[in-house]
Amino acid sequence: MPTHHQGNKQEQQALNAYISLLRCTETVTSATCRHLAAEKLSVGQFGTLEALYHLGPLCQRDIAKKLLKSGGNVTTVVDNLEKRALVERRRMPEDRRYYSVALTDVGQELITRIMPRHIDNIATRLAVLSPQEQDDLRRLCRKLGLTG
Amino acid sequence: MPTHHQGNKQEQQALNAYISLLRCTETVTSATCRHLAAEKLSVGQFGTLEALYHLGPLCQRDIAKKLLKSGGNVTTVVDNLEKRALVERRRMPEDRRYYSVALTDVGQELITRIMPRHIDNIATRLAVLSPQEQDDLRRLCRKLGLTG
DNA sequence: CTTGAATTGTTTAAGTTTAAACTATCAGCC
DNA sequence: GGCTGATAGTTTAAACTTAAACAATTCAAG
Repeated sequence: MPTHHQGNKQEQQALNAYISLLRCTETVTSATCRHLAAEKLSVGQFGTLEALYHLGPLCQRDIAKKLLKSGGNVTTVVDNLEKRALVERRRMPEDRRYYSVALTDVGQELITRIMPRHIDNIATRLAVLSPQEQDDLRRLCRKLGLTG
Repeated sequence: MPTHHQGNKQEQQALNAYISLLRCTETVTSATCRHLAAEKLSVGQFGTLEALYHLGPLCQRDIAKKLLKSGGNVTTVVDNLEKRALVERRRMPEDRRYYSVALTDVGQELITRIMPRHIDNIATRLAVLSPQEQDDLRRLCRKLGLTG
């Protein structure tokens, strides 16, 4: 529902796009991540496991950059994953400021088991759009999302 | 950066669109809402003031629906706004389960003062896209975001 | 060597968010 | 009237998030 009155035509158009973008993301993430509750995983925890799965061991700073979250948050997330033995920290001897955070076997097993469902959720949801539309959406979001 | 290996072509395409969408929204909201900190307003508080500004007095349930947040959250948000005398609750005599939540004069003044900056932030950010692209983005997000 | 700046990660305090249990109110039905 | 179910809002506990202050480590310049 477009908001009313204030602003010129150009602002109105930008607002409409903005509102649609936010609501869409909220709806889609809510739908695609709902299944994580069954594994007692928060979105941040899942994102961390996923990053380690795809990229291999990372230091916390790189995890934070990847998830767009604060360093303190990553400390908490990794703490909680470590308590469940899904990841482990290893001090890097060559630079003892770093931890290398890596999946354990249990963590590997968990993320391997969950990923298909997650990807399927996303693919099913995105299938509302044609392949061409998916590419269009990707292009527009990348253009709009460039940091600055 | 596209993730690698798992999944067929179609899943890969959906994933790419999904990741771009999420990162874009994160980047854009972070940029457009940064100015709210100066007024000590959270995004939820601002969203509530904005909804009341555009739509007039609402009950908490309608605010929750509009913001896509839980009812308990709206109670907290309205509590905090009420403490600052930016909104006020009025019991509806015709159905005493409802509160009508409305902007006070102070709240009206605040949101009126802040909105131009907020809209300008959005318009400036969205100006990275051409008018046609903004409409395309809106259309795609609306199509993708339909609840289900 | 040593001083100091920069970087990594931790802690703390405060605020946000949710789900679930709870109270209050309403509407329909006997 | 009194019961029943539905709805609006509140409360509580737990989890998540952040900014800011902090400690540990590295590295470069003197």
